[in-house]
Amino acid sequence: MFKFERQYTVSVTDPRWLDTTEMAAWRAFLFTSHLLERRIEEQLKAVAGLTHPQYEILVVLSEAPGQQMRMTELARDVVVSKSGLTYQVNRLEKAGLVERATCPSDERGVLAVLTERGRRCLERVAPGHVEVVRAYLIDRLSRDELHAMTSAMRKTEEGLRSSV
Amino acid sequence: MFKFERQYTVSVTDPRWLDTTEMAAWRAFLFTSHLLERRIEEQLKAVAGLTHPQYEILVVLSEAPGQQMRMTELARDVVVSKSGLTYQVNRLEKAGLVERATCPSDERGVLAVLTERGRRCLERVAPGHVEVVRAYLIDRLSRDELHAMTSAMRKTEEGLRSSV
DNA sequence: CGAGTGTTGTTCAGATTCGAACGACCACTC
DNA sequence: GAGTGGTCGTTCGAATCTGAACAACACTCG
Repeated sequence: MFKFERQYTVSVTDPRWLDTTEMAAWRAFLFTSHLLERRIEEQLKAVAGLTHPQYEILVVLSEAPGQQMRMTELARDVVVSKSGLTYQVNRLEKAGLVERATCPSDERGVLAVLTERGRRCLERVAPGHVEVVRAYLIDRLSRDELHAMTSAMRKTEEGLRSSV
Repeated sequence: MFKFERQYTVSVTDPRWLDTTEMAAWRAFLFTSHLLERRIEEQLKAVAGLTHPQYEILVVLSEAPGQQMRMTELARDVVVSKSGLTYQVNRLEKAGLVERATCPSDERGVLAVLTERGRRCLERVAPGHVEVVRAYLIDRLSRDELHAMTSAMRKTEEGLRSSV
């Protein structure tokens, strides 16, 4: 709760507003991330009937050793609540793209496993998705911008990780 | 529909995968934007009972001439569907932070107007919100990174705007 | 003018999300 | 080896979001 106290005192004594540059950066980030999210969602829905979270689950699983991962870890990687992941894995299970397996080392644990069908689905869908990411973000950026953005995002990610 | 045709041909003939740098940039962007979104949502809910979209509506209205704006334009600026905006404006109206007014120039139109109470609510909440944006994003970035990010986001925004 | 076309905002049904509460299990201590 | 605090995944209720359908109005062009 430290951060809230700090915010409070700051807000009372000295609200450090964003200057023009900072505001522009924040607004651009916010606006673009939401807009891009919508576009991605739209494209995935159109070509595969998948939501973006569902697609991300498939991607993360496909990169995991054995194409499987514990629910909690998966939820962290996809940035979704535990209950949200349960819901989506249920969906994906019904679609036959993912299966559940009991975790050998932990009786409480559940492993989400990418099925063969899931792997093929991902293979089919990924190129089109990547193309969208390219068309609107990656291909528009210089190498310097790419590095700067990565560095910036990493720093933020670090702060958000450590404080949660 | 040009873009889908293009994606299709590309996906069949030559899926241009992301290299390590590009993938890192995209992953970092995706992960961080979702994580930051969650943090912001959490903070706004805690101190004001507002969702992030609701807060954004107040901000955009407060910056508009006469603290009022047409529904469609507002929906574009906040990046939310028309029906989503209707829902949120209803909520904000119940809370007394926003009012609806008939549009003088267009009988179909509806103006969302920030109330005095809405203005005070925003004044009260904004510093804490800005502090979160600072703490996790703005203050962690160098001036160069800030500019690079803004430039990158603007380019993407431009593409997304023009194609919709 | 008047038909045709497009826009505006709302309603509706359905899907998705979250947090809180829960039962089950793990790890550690005495 | 029972107790205790913590973790795991699910369930549940409530809130939110979207796209499609709709009615009302605006605009264009013959």
